[in-house]
Formats: sequence, C-alpha cells, structure tokens
Amino acid sequence: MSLRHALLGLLVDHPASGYDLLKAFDTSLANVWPATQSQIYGELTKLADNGLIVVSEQGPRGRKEYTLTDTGLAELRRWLIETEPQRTTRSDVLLRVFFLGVLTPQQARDYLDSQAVHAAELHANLKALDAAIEWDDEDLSVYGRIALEYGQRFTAMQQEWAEWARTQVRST
Amino acid sequence: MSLRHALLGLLVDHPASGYDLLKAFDTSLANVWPATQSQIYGELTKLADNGLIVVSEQGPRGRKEYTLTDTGLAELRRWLIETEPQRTTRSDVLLRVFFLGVLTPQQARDYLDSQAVHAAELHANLKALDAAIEWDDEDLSVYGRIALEYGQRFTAMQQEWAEWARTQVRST
DNA sequence: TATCGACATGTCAAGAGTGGAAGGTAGAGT
DNA sequence: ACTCTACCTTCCACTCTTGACATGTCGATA
Repeated sequence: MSLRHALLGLLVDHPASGYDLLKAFDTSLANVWPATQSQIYGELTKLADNGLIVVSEQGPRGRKEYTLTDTGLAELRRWLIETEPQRTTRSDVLLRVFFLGVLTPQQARDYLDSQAVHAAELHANLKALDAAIEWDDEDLSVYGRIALEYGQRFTAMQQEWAEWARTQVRST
Repeated sequence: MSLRHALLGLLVDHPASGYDLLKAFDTSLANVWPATQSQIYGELTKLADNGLIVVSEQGPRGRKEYTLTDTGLAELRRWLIETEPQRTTRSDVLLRVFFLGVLTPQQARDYLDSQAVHAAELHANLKALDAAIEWDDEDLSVYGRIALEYGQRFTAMQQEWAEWARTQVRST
C-alpha cells in the first residue's frame, strides 16, 4: 500500500503526469520502491477518485497533470507519523544462502563471490552518484542524501559480508 | 517465484507436512521470506502436481507428509546455479525517508530515532540467538550461521545509519 | 467423559505487482 | 511531406500475497 503514498510524496513538490511519475520511479525511487507503469496509472486514477489528488491541467497527447490536494498532503503526513513502516523484507539473495548446502563447496563459493562482485558494483555506482550530485541545504537534498548514504552503507555491508562468508565455506 | 524453491529447500533434509513447513517459515525463514499458511498449502499442492514432491506418508488428522523427489532436487539446484537472484528490494522504512521533508525536523528526528531503536532491538535478538545456538560443522549450521551473520551486520548497519541520519536533520 | 489446545488442511476474496499489448498524438529532423 | 522518436494513457491477464473463514481430529487433563 506504500505505492499510494509514494505517489503522494512525489507530488508534494510539483504537479506531475503519470508519465513524469513513471520516470521518477525509474530513477530516484527504483532502488527503494520499484513500480510499473500499469500500477502507477491505476493508482493515480484511484487517488483522484478519492480526492487525494486532482487533475490540474490537461496537456497535449492526453496528458493529465495531477496536483496534490490538502487532503492528500494530510494523508501523507498521517501515513508518515501514525503508521509503522512495514518491515517485512524478502531477500532472494539470502534465501538462497540457506540452501547452498545442496551444492558443492566450490559452487557455493562461486555464488558468494558473485554476490560480492554485484554489491561492489552497486556500491561504486552509488558512490559515483553521490560525488556527481551537488548537495545543498534543501530538504530534498538532506533526505535524498540520507537515503543515498543508506544505500552506500548497505552495499558496502553486503560486499564485506559476502567476502567473509566465502571464507567460511570449507574448502573440500 | 522463490516460495516454491524455499519449500523444496526445506524438504531436502527430511520429509515434512504443510504444518511443519509453516512453522519452519515462521521461525527460521521469517526474516528472509515470510509466507502465509494459504500460500504454503497452495504451493505444496502445485509442487506435488508437477512431481517435484510426493506425498510419502499420511498421518493422523489428515496430515500429509511430503518428500522431495529427484526432479525436485534437480530443480532446486538449477534454481541456485542457473538463475540470478532477484534483487528488487522494497523498503518502506527508506521510502519514508524521501518524504520526511513534509514533516517538522523534530518529527523527522523522531522517526529516525524510532528506526534506530527498532534496529537495535532486532540486533540484540539476533545476537542472543547466535549465542544460544550450538554451532557445529554441519552444512546447515555453516550456512545458517552465514545467514545469521548477515542479519547481525544488517541490523547493526541500520542502527548506525539511523543514528547518523538523525544528526543530519537540521535542529530548527 | 467433556473439553480444550495443538494439530492439520482447505478455500475464498481482495489487493499488490508483473508484463505486455494496444492505441494514439506532438514535435523535431530530414 | 514524411517519418521517427518520444510522449502519454488505458486495458488486460496473470501470478503473488494477505487475511480470514471453515472444518475437522487427536491427545492430554480435569
């Protein structure tokens, strides 16, 4: 149900069309809350039906620009303050670790190596992104920065873990 | 679909009923791949239909014990070796960070504090679990240990990050 | 012997997420 | 004038996930 609020959140700063939001998801939110086109358009319609957003402008090519309403902003705040974030995470990467015993030690090590490499790549990407952005004191920057820092710490942790884990697999 | 393979993985060591597997999910796999009862029973039926598992014994109270077939084990191995883990993660906790700008700095700090506390609790739980288990050299132990280590590193990272993040929010 | 808690499975509705097809317009460049 | 690309939305079919309800049995114990 977070998709709903993610859309509201993106509409806080400025009105946007489904297409704009789709791009926003593909770029900034891709690593945190991926969403597909079908999902976004559908959810926007529902949000508009419920009065949390309104069509503020119709553009060329059937473009509909949505603007957040006061109700919508209130709902976003309510969500942030009153509801607990869902902490159920699913990790395919980690699930597989439980079953590495059915493979040979070499195959298990290969798997862990591959995870280490992948984490290293992600980490490098995020680091480059961090360096490329000019951070100022705007709210968006502060919180964007905090989120990016999370990503960097997370990928670093994953890499270190995978490299350590590799050494734990007996070398038979 | 990882649930399918999670079930196959759990059946490697010994036959089990839906009920047994449900408990296994609630305990060991809960943090990695949560699943509900409806999902598990449904999936077991499908797996049996496809010959990846068979009903090896019928017990009291309609209990059906499933055993992994050779086909099932082969499929598990194929999944581990040939398919890439899906890395799309959704984090409600992090999503909210992007939108903390609509709250007051105090509210934002409260949110981050609360995440730090929560991470600390999880970390303490995992540490206690680690201490309570007698680890030996069995495969299951080795990989269980590796997974648990991931959890400990992850929660520690989250706590440190949230505490750091808290200091980044301007104190207006 | 009655009953209660743990054991055990099945089903259903609704929501969330995936992937793709289909349909169409505006504008920029050749 | 033409075509191509980017823009923009809607709809559909499917799978996955959640939560709840329904149904019943075994075994211990009061």
